[in-house]
Amino acid sequence: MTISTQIETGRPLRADARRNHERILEAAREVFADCGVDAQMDDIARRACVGVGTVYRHFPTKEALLVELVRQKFRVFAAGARTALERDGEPFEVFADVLRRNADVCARDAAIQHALSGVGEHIWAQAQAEYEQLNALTTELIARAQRAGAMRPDVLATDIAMLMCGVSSTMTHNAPGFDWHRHLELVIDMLRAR
Amino acid sequence: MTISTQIETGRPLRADARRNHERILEAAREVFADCGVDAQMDDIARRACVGVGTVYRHFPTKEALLVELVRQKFRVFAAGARTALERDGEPFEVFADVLRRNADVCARDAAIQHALSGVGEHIWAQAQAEYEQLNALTTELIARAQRAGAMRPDVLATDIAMLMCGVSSTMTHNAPGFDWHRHLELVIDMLRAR
DNA sequence: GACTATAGTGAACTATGATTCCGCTTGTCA
DNA sequence: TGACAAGCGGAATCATAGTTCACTATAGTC
Repeated sequence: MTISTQIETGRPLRADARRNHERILEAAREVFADCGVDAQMDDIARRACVGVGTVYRHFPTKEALLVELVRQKFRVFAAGARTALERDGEPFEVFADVLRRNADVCARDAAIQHALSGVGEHIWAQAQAEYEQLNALTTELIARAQRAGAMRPDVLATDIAMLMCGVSSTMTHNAPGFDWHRHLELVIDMLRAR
Repeated sequence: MTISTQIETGRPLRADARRNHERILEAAREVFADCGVDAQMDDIARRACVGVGTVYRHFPTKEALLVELVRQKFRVFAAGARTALERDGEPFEVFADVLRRNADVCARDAAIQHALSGVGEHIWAQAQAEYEQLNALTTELIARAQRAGAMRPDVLATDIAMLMCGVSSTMTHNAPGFDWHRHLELVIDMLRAR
């Protein structure tokens, strides 16, 4: 029985288990960032100073671990969007800042890059709930900017998601002249109302 | 010694070898399209009605096979761009049609999708020459549209490449509401001069 | 301090799929 | 048509990396 199943049954985790759970997630983030998504479970275990068995006690498969990381990241994005909605300021600029911040996060996280690049569909699929939450918030941010007349009226939240998939997928291959910072600014500007 | 090395030495291929070379590429295209890039070499061999050994005689590794497919596709794109440059008509529309046509090709080719999604960097890297050729032609197409005042003046060829990476990467994951046709039209429209 | 359920360990197991290799077949050419 | 180099076939091999499991350690509790 993995610990995640146990969490669902409600029994509280032992202190060391709670500590390791965090440690493993943290290690996974780091290792994936360094070696990409096909980093090995053994590496993650080593980095977390834990046996592989322990990793498997907490996450039944490598994919489950990846999914958890992606979920967390979507939650981070959602939190950023919520903060932005509370802030006042020119709605389009607020929105643009959210995009910039999210792109920066993606640049440092191979797990999310993998989910966004077409290859990780099934992972994305398992983060549905979090994605939809994020999508709702994005819709709201967009609506504001559109109401203010600052954003093209035909942009949907899915367009933003798809554009970010693109930006993120160009981060990993460094073909000559590929500068995602510059490209992102172009994309942002293209979203402005004419 | 693989046949590709032999081609380099100049000796002509035996008739059956020439036939099989084509057959294998064709089969690879089909199998990759059906099963994605992690289709198996055995499957490709079977589809080509050939032993695995033969596949390996023609392409030393699976990656080499993938690279060849990507190269070919870049050449197809380049050919399309050349035709477009000869056509007369409103330059922006000519350009937009090239994008639409290329996107359609991508939608049916897992190898190119893989290369474009960040995961296949190294494959992309081995198709440098073809990519650069394509890039030069894209630059010319863009320049025309910009001279005609129909396209944003700050768009570079790499932006187009990056946008297409994005569109292509969204083709594979079918998250709810992801409609790449619609999205592509938005992207095209965003490229118009204001 | 003893007891026990919970958690951790890592060597061994397994599955998968790429690649090799060698005996056999076939195109080519004199 | 015979010789032989070029090609082919596919079972066997190898490598990789995810996953398991029998055993040990330890947090929590009385």
